[in-house]
Amino acid sequence: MTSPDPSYLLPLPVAQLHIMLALADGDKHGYAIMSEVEVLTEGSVTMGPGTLYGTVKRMLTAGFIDETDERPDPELDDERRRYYRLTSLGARVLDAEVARMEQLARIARTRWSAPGQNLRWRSV
Amino acid sequence: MTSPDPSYLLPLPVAQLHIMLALADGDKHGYAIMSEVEVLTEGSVTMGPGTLYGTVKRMLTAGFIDETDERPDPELDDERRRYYRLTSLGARVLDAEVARMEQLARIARTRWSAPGQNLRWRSV
DNA sequence: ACATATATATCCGCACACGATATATTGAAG
DNA sequence: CTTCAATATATCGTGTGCGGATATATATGT
Repeated sequence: MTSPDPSYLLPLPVAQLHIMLALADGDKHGYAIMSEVEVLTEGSVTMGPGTLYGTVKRMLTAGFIDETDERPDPELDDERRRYYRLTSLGARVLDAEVARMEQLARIARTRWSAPGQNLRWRSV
Repeated sequence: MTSPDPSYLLPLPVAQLHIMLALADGDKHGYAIMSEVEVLTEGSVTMGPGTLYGTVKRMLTAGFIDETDERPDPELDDERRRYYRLTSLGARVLDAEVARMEQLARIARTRWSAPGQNLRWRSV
C-alpha cells in the first residue's frame, strides 16, 4: 500500500523537522543529532537535550523514526548510544512538510513582488 | 535606522505567519483574515476565532501589526470591524521567516538528491 | 420576521519547546 | 593514574501557543 500524503499531520513541530533533516542523510544517535542540527543551521539553532529526547520519544510513538540495532564497528562505537533511523512514514511526512514550507514561501514571494499597495510598508 | 534582521524572533508561530501572509497584500479585519487564510492555503488551513484573536493580541503586543484608523467607504464598511496592518517590523520578521523556511527546504532538497545511503528509506 | 452569515471575544485543555538538572561513561591531558 | 572535559542519555517543570467550544451582537437576505 503506497499510502497517501500525510498532510493532516502538519505542520510539523520545528524540533521534529530539524531531527528529520539530521537523519535524512543517515542513521544517527541522539548526541550526533544535536550536533548535526547545529551544523545544519549554521549555528542558528542549538537543540538542548531537553528538546531532543522529549521530541525523539514523541517521534518514536508517532512512527516517524525507529531505533535501529545496526551499529558501527565496536571500535568506533559507544555502548551508551542509541541509534535512530527515519521510517518511510517519517520520510513522507518530511516530504510533505517541506512542500508545505515551499508553498508558503512561494505565496510570500508572490505577494511581495506584486505591484500596488503593498509597497506601502516595504523597506521603510 | 535600517534595523538588522530579527532572526532571534524566529521561528514564528504558524498562526502568526498565516496572519502576516494574509495582511501582506493589504489591511484586513479579523474575519477577513480568517477567510483569507483559508483561501491562501487552498482550504488546508482553517483558522478559528480562538486562534485568530489570541494570536492577533500577541502580534499587537509584539509590534508585528497595528490597528489602523483608515476605513473604507461607510457604505461598504461595518462598524464592528477592526482593521489591522503589518508594521515594518512585522514585514521584516515575515521576510526573515520566509528566508528561514527556504533555507530549510533547500537543505532538505539537497540531502534528498544526494547519492548514497539515503536511498535506503526512500520510496519504500 | 426570522434565519444565517458576519464579526469579535474569552476560556480551557493539550501539546510542544526548552532550560535546568541529574547521572554515568569515555577519552585526553597532566 | 587520576582528574577533567566532552560525550551521552534522561526527566522535570514552566511558559506559550494552538485550537475547539462557547458566548454575544450586528448585518444581511428571504
